[in-house]
Amino acid sequence: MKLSTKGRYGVKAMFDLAQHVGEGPTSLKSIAERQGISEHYLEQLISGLRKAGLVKSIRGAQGGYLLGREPDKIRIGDIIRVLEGPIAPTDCVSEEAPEICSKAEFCVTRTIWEKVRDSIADVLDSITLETMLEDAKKIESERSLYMYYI
Amino acid sequence: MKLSTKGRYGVKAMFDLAQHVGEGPTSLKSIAERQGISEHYLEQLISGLRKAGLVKSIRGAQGGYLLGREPDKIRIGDIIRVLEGPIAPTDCVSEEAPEICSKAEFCVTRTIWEKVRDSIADVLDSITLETMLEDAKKIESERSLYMYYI
DNA sequence: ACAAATCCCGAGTATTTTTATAAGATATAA
DNA sequence: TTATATCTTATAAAAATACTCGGGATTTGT
Repeated sequence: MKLSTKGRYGVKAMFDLAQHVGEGPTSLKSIAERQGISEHYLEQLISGLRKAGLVKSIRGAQGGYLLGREPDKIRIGDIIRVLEGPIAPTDCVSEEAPEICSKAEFCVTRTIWEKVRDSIADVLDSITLETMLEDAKKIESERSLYMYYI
Repeated sequence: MKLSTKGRYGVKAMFDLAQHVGEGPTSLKSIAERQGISEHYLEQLISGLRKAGLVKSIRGAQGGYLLGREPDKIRIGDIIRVLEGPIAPTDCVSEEAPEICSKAEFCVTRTIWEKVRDSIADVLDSITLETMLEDAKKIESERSLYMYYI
């Protein structure tokens, strides 16, 4: 039940882009450096995000990447689904094209995995990049408040 | 974000044992046959469950396995934790011994994984083998009702 | 006492997934 | 035209997964 680095790196990279909205294209290299991720590896991940329309690319010198839409229109679930595939604790309850199982109607374990799937999807779809930006702002202000009292 | 066969097979096997509570020990072979799992592989999984006290074993001819406690005292989360390890979408938010990360206090992605972890744990800890037995009974009665009207 | 049934344990292996690395092609700004 | 980027495809090491196998220990029934 672990997320792979694809999902984790992908969310980090998308959040990085969100933090630079309005500053023109951000190069992969700078994202990779800030987030501590292999640039070549990130390249593969962002390729999928681009095909899914979550980011836009601008080629050539001074090029880079931009968010495909406003931060409040990009849910973490959207990112995870592109990079890790449909949310599915088991194949038989995959969000898309669940593996057909002849015992599905009687299967009691199946209903458990459905609940797990839905609870994960609910969390991931309730958080957007905008939410993350707000959280980051909150943490930052709390932090400076804390520093003030020391 | 997939459960491995360990978790899935383990829950199946435990549910099978729950369905035979009060009938004396159930052999691994019969569980494996009913659930369509390799016997040797299941042996490895149940060994862990035994060490965790979730099942008791009786050796020798006519031996087999029994639930370690009442079905309503065994949560699906207990089974999953034994077979798949602590619930943790990422190492940095593992239920036990989370990997230390210097950026933890400022990390916004981390709070996402915490929410995911908690939502999974909530679901898995809210369902017991007893719950599953009740669900199975319900499905069975609905099924016979349906058959009646055909 | 013995055979059959059953649990117990450790080692070995094939497959798949993960996590990259690398080389070179293509596009664009300056 | 050169430097800076993205884009594409291929390769591969490392780790995890999902078994498989062989033999030993324990108990029951004959």
